Amino acid sequence: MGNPFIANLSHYVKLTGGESAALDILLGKRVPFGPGDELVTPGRAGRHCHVLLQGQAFRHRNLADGRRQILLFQAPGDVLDLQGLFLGLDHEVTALSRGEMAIVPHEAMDALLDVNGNIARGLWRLSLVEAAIFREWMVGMGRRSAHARIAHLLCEVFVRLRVTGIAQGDRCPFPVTQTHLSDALGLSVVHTNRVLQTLRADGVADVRQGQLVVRDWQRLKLAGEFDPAYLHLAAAAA
Amino acid sequence: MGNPFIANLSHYVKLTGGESAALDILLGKRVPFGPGDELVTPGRAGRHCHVLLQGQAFRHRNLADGRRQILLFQAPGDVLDLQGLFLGLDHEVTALSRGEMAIVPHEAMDALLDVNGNIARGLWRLSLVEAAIFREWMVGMGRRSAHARIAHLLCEVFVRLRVTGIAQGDRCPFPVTQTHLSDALGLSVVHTNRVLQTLRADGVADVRQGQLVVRDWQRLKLAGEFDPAYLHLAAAAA
DNA sequence: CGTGAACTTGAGATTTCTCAAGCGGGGTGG
DNA sequence: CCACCCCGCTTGAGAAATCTCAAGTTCACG
Repeated sequence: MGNPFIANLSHYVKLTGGESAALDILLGKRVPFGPGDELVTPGRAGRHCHVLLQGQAFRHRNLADGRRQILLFQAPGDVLDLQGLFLGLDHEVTALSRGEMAIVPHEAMDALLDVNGNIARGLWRLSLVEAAIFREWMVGMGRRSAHARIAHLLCEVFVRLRVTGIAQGDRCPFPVTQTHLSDALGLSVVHTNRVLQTLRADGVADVRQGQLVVRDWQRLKLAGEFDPAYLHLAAAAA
Repeated sequence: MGNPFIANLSHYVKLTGGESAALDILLGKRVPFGPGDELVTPGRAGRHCHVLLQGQAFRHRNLADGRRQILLFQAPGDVLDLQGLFLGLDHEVTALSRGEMAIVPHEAMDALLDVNGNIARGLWRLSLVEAAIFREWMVGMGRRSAHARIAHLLCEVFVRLRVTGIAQGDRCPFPVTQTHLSDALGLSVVHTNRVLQTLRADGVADVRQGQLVVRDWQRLKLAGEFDPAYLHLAAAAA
């Protein structure tokens, strides 16, 4: 198991040995972090991209009065702030677990993108997949019940973590509190708790002690109207 | 007033005269359309990008049982399916009004992007801004009341249409039904109707007969917690 | 005029929220 | 080593936002 970022990118574009090597060098500078650490903030972002290599994190926006919307859960291999390369960040990233990330200066990134259109396209695709996930969440928050929304999120998390090789059998680490889940889904903690209990009682899925256990994948998919197409995991084949 | 696509792209990257000319040629093939026309569908998308030049449209996903989620309202100058260049579409685009769009073969697009990194970056930025809008809608649907959500949407539409030069004074064409609005915001038509009435009665804003009238911009912004930063309209300056 | 789509209104039903309180486990200071 | 405390989980119950159903109205258009 090599560099998870390279593995991730490889889902969306074919990389040569030389390109992988270049990316490995690009991700040379690495720093460890712990749960709750703010990995990226609009202010402190500076001129760097951050690539998650180990552990989990989440992107979120905080509103003035304490409300929070979680926008995405991040898995190893994800770039946390690709947007920052071109636009300036409008949200932040916080760690869920211990882990490690690489810090890449924008100049180095830029230089590589300039000479290598293949990698540039891969990263562009990465940002398009991210947008596809946002759209799917919009559908959920706009048009799905709390029950379906939660089931859908659990499906997504499980599939994405399985792809990174983090899942083991029917379970994967998912170190979130019920508060995280409610802020991701636009629900209150109380209601999230109650829905999770029904999923648990029905033997469908169980989120507990930082771990997601999928007890009945078929029923979970059904409950969440989950169709993994939007994750575009087969795009590299195209 | 030249090509609205070039004007749009210019917000995000500086274009030379030669580049503008190349883009103008790229958008050579144009077709008219009428309200309700399906401009882009996953099936019929083929190997083309579609660029809106005149009129308005909306991106949406339809669920099995008739539920619909509108993902974005499109203004002249927008690329309707940039994603299709790299990933395959997972939603469709329908026209709101009469108008005109350009149809660009993927090969021509690809060829231009290969030789011109500046335009490639501009388009990449365009897709990042789109993602930023998605995130903002997520925040709205997850954490804002129906009242704030509607106000926020009206702010966004007004600002974006004003940038394209379509707005006139305090009003702009916005040919949507209340059903469109509810499907964009994740509300029922009845509730949308009632909230619109309060905005109207309070002299804040008025959506009627295909037109949005902003009667009190300050209060509308306030009601929607609207901060246009996420539209990144000043990015070209960077 | 006739018609259909869009808008509006009323009223009861649901979902989801808020407030409030109790429980439980892990971490820490004494 | 134990008691305490905090955070996260759970439960109960009333409140609020929003939905659904159903019917009436308006308006543009043929």
